[in-house]
Amino acid sequence: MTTKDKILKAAREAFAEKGFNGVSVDEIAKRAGVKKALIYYYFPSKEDLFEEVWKVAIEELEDHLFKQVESERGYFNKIKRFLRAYIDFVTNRRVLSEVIEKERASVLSDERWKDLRERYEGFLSKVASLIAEGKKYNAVYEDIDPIAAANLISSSISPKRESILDKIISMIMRGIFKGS
Amino acid sequence: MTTKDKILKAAREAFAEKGFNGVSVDEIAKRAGVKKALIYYYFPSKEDLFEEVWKVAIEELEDHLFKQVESERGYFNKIKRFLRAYIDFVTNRRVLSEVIEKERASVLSDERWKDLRERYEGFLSKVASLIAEGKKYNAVYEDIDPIAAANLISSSISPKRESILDKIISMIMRGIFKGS
DNA sequence: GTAGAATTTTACCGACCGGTAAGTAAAAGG
DNA sequence: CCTTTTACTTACCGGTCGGTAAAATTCTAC
Repeated sequence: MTTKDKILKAAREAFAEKGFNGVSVDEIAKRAGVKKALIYYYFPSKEDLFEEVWKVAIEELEDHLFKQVESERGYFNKIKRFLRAYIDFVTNRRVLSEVIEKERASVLSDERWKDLRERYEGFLSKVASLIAEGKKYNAVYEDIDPIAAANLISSSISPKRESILDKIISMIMRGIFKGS
Repeated sequence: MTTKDKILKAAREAFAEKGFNGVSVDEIAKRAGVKKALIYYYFPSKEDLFEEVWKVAIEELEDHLFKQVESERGYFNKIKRFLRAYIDFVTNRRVLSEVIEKERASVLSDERWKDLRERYEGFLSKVASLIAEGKKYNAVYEDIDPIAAANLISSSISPKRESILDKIISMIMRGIFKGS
């Protein structure tokens, strides 16, 4: 693992645990086993470091969800695969999920994270497209707003015990998709 | 308004905007128009100040939701009133809602906020009881786990545009309650 | 092997952090 | 009044914050 990757890994873990403002650059350095100044050799600022962490998190989430959906045939199978992959992500990629969960509210409201908010909203609109697709197949209730549905999904699927996530998914399914 | 209340109000607003770690005691003091040391006259520490803010937030949310439910007759009316009141709270008591949204993840995971986590879980279990009640009246799907439903509701109803909240509510209703 | 580039460390900066001690001002009670 | 209590201010503390300059080390290529 390169030094840069060691720093990114330590930063992910620290931000996941304590949030952006709860962690100091020096703590990240210590977790990574490097000196603080070295972090500034690879990243111009703490904010830039966080931005990179966030971008990777959203990218990996997006890839994880949609790569699996592509290979599936039939809209219902796609949806089931999608939601199953979402649970899989928040349980098996816990660190990244916790970063997203802990900083989502700030990213969405603080003007300082404009870029990151746009990335997150880009992800949301891709989820919304998947829901909208279901209307063609008459699989989604007519009165569903795809963007609202995307919001519901992404705000309610967050790191928790897997047993409870399953139950949440089935409620969401019944709320959005016909014949669930 | 007493000095203590001015401090609490400023703290609420600051924590709502920037989160616990994003705000300094001095900033709260300036927002309240008092000197920093005066905050330590009323509150032993920044943590205690935040705890008071959180406790008030949860109390007011709980009161707002359940006071209205009591006066309603018929389970379905109760539920509708409950969810309507929830939307009302996050739109009209925005500051408190934002405090909850921004710090929920930390409160639930950081051992430092053990007391606050218990309060939040107490609130959740009251919501769960309301859902569980619906099973008696055959208004809730048999396979619903009340605690999971409470989690779904409280994590998806957060400060956003009201138009989208309405749509989220109707998806949640259909996911939990028969004949919605 | 040595020049030069890339990487890492040391040592430091001013600003700000949460918190406190000691004092002043205002209010309350007799 | 004068004393005691309550409310508030001033001035400060040691520590940590994000960030930087410059030196030291390691790597690369001739």
